[in-house]
Amino acid sequence: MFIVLEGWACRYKILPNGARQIMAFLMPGDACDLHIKLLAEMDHGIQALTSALVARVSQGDMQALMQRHPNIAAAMYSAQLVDEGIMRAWIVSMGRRSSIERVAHLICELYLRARGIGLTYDDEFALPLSQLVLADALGMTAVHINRVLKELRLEGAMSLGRGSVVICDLAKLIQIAGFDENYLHRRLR
Amino acid sequence: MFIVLEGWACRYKILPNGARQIMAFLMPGDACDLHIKLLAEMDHGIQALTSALVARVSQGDMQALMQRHPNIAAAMYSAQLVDEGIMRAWIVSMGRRSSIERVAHLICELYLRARGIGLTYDDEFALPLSQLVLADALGMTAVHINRVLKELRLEGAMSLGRGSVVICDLAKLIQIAGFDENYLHRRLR
DNA sequence: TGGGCATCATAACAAATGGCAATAAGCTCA
DNA sequence: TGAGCTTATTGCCATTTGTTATGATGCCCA
Repeated sequence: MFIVLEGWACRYKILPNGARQIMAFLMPGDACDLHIKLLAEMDHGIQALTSALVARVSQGDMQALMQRHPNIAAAMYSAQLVDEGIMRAWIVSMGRRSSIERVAHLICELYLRARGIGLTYDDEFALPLSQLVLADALGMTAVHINRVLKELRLEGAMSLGRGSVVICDLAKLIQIAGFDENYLHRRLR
Repeated sequence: MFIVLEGWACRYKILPNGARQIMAFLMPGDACDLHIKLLAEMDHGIQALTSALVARVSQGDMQALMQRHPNIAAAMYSAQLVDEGIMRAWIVSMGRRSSIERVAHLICELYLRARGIGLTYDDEFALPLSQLVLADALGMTAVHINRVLKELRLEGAMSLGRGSVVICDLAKLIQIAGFDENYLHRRLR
């Protein structure tokens, strides 16, 4: 089992036609591969998106830790629930939100997650992901996400540039996204 | 905690604009609401799609059962992994598959799951879901799914009518879908 | 320092999908 | 059985998004 300590990673799948879909972003504090051993075969990959620092915890150590400290076990379980909630939110985004709503929603999610781990400075946070990566996460093309980012900038909601996001008007961004923060189990403001 | 014994249900979310997105289908044998108590608030709903028979198991009974029978605990855990795999597959479908590929992929998934619980007859199985429901699961409109179903019928891959699906050419359906069965932990054929 | 890359930005056009409308078909219930 | 409803089917047009191409910008490293 692995835990990201610094940097960004993602879960992704490459389809037969070569397209990539990113299914999750992993930020510092996120764990992955809990289940690799149990899966007959892994149907997707995990990849670092920046240089990253990762901790490896053996299955045995993990189990011992969780038995000795029930609150750690509870935290792992809770993190698991949050991850599922995020996946469900992504399904909703992909299915029923327009491209601008999708982008806004993802930025809301990432901003909150970054804030939860102390990675924001006021209304700004580092987002070292290329537009291509964002496109592959949101099920759109790099060209189109560029159009959408321009629109969000012109509307004064947010702007992304040189590896960091500035949230210009959080309320507007939330409203565009139709963002409902409950699923992250964290509070906005 | 609830277990579906007969019929179909779904997890869904209604967005501010009134659109519905279905995030999962629940078939006989599927459990849900394991986590309702732990979530501050539920950010989505669960709904029966046909008349259904459901068993309720109290949290206490469940824990006792899982402690007494580790193989049941393992089965629950494994089912959980499959559910996550399905969610990831849905994200991939919504993000990077065309509408016809998405429909084919969902039908492959449902056919396999139905077969796993003995609900198929040869290459046919009951699918008592309206095209509107399928559309809300696949992130498309009912009109468009109708066009796609017609195309799949004309191609001789499958046909859906009167509440049941006939798989005319499984290999072709799998090929259209780009279906990779690993994630269900079951084998095709 | 400057060549070579990756990324970003934008335009013009093409394709996929949505929206609306009209009709047909099937189902439920009095 | 037939009225009234939901669901399915189809056509036409609008909109969103993808595709391809081109140039600009910035960055890394020889």
